[in-house]
Amino acid sequence: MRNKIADLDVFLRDRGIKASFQRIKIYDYLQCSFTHPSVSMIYEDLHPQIPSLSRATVYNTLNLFLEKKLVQVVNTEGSEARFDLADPHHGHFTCESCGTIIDIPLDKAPALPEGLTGFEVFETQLHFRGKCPQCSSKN
Amino acid sequence: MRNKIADLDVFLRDRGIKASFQRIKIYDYLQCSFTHPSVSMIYEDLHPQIPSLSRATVYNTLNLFLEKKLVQVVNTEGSEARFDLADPHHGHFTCESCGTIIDIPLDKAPALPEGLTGFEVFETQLHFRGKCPQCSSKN
DNA sequence: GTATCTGCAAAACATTTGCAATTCT
DNA sequence: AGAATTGCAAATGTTTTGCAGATAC
Repeated sequence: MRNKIADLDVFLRDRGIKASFQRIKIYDYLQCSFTHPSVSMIYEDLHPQIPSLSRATVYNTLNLFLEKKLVQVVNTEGSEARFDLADPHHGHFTCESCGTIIDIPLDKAPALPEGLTGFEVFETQLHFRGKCPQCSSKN
Repeated sequence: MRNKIADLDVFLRDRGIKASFQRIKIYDYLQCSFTHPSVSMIYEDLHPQIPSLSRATVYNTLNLFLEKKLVQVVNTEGSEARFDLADPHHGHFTCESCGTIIDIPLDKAPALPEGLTGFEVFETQLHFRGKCPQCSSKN
């Protein structure tokens, strides 16, 4: 990686998104975090670095990314939406005890069953809920 | 079916839920509707029949059903949660154009990939997003 | 110079909670 | 009577919007 900022700039522009400083930082945050963050988590973490940042900008940016299919809403338990980069080759597991959201690698993206015709699929999501290994062994 | 109300009464009690009139009506509504309704849809439709019904009761009842794993949150697009009876043998398809949520029958419930150990899975959800056959053919 | 994006504050919604009244056993 | 459930109204929390100022092209 030569210059992360410049690369993200190109990446976003290629997808029809004007690459402002805030947008680059938010995309970069999603790429580097493994927590499937909520708007609040993103705002709280980025605000110290970018004191002028507002929550509205985080909301607007994520909505733009959603529209352009760069990100997905992963989980909505607990009333706050949680986000992740769009990628059909992994699913998610939400632990009901500790609330962690874990990436589940998939060999291949799940597909619609044979015989269903006429559907155009833009996005695929596989989600499990239960107890993660740590919480499961604690009982 | 002999007596739907009486049957639902037994069904709910078997699952540790005291079967009030409101709860039976809400469960029955979910069973009979194919729209994957939101709280508002349930409330608007049931309110004429049960004038005293309050939104809070619909929320409370759905939360109780969620806790007892009788229902699932299917979709959260547009900020309102949409509900369906829990059943791992079907997935969902949300049409981005018309907003309809369509049941997708599955031969078998999706499973965690081999090699992941220690997870307890209580709930599985497979979700597609795109254009349904009708909307797809209109462009 | 025009269009777009940001940040603030206010508005709009969705959901939860506290409490009194009601219902069920 | 005692326990649980309902309905209302108020509170909470999240997300969206309108608009003025700042930025980018």
